[in-house]
Amino acid sequence: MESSTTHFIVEALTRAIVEHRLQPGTKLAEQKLADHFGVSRTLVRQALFQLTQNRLIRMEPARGAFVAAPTVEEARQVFAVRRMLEAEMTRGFVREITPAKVRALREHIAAEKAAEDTADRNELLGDFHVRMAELTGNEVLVQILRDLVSRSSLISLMYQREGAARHSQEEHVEIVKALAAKDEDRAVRLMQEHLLHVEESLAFDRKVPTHDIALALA
Amino acid sequence: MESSTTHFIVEALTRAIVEHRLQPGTKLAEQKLADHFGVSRTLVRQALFQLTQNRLIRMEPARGAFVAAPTVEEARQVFAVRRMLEAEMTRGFVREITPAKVRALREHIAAEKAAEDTADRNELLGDFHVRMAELTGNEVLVQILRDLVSRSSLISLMYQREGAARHSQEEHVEIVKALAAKDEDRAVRLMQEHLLHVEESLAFDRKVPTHDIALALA
DNA sequence: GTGGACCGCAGTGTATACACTTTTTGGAAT
DNA sequence: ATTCCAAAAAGTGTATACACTGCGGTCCAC
Repeated sequence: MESSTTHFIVEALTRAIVEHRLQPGTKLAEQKLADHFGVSRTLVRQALFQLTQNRLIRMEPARGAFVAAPTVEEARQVFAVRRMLEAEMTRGFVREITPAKVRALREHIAAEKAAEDTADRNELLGDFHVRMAELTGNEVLVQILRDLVSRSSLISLMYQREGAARHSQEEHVEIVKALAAKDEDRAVRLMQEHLLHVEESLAFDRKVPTHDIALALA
Repeated sequence: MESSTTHFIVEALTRAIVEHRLQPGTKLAEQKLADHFGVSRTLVRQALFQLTQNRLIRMEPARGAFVAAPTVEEARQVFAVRRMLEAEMTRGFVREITPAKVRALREHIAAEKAAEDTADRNELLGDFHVRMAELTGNEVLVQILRDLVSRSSLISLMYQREGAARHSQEEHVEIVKALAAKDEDRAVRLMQEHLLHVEESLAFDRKVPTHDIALALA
């Protein structure tokens, strides 16, 4: 490795899942993917295994791979970890802030605003958090956060109420303001509240189609 | 999947690496591993790919797999993330503490003490942190922390000074005391300081054999 | 003796083959 | 029409085959 063919397949599937072109529960048949990408099952399987690791898909013995359908419990845990991690990330961010970093975040926010009513919007809202991690220069953090944000995206698809998280964008603006003002405590608090709001905007009580039903509908 | 054969190989290799029976830089030839485990290269490769994901090994195109040799930079980043994550984990731990949890941690500490001069000692010291995560009941957190602790173990092997981290065990005791007293701020501070001490006990300036040199010596 | 091209070996990268399991389908009995 | 069973189809799990790359050694030129 790193056979970049496998990497390509992983990226393609990740995007498809995160951008909701593949619904939770959808079966990912190896041969079909292999045909689609023009490779053998070998490479597809490698890609699927990688996706299993960051929980974007689930594999059942002898049954195959399915786009993950996070449970309520798992969803809560993902957000709990994000709050832990991102609160402290925000604190560290303020402590080593530079004008260039603020500028980068403002640019991202502008992109978010520009994508207001497009399909990319949700993806960009998640990327804001990854972008912050990238600006800290901590690759380990970036990697972890990228996975968590991807999973959050799946969670949103399953549980998000219509029109909820509409305020995410505004909250990003407020957070960046606090960062720019080097108001550490406020920035941290805003970030925590922001993540809480996102979690609260989820309808965990909603009847989610079971795995098999979702499959049947596909 | 989850072909438990692959899982077995992953576990075996992980233990071997974390317990330092396999040195950083060691080449992991696929056929040799396959012979050793009595399976085909297919399963070995699956296992190696998984280990690549949590950075315990590194794979170079057409050259093979090697036990990872974290750089100084990577080491610092791993500890930075651990401080972020574990500080907040500790805070959450205090808020939902129960006598049973305290007991579990005390038992772990007893095990640490019992293994004072054995080879298992370092492993147990790392497990303390994973154990705490497990007691929070957040599986997502457990998974992430397990990976970070594993990587820390590799880092220790490469950079730890002799006799350093001798105080880890005592610091664990102090942390548990603060937890039991529900002294949130103190517990968090102790945990942060503890992780800082561990990082400081590393000799980052030490001349570490480069990857290839280590290979040559093996 | 030293440097460089060439050849062979060992090992990785991908595809394919085959065994086994699950799912689907078709039909017979009720 | 419905249920049940069997057989075929489809799909996964593992092993093997084969092509290709990188490395080491040998031989030759100088």
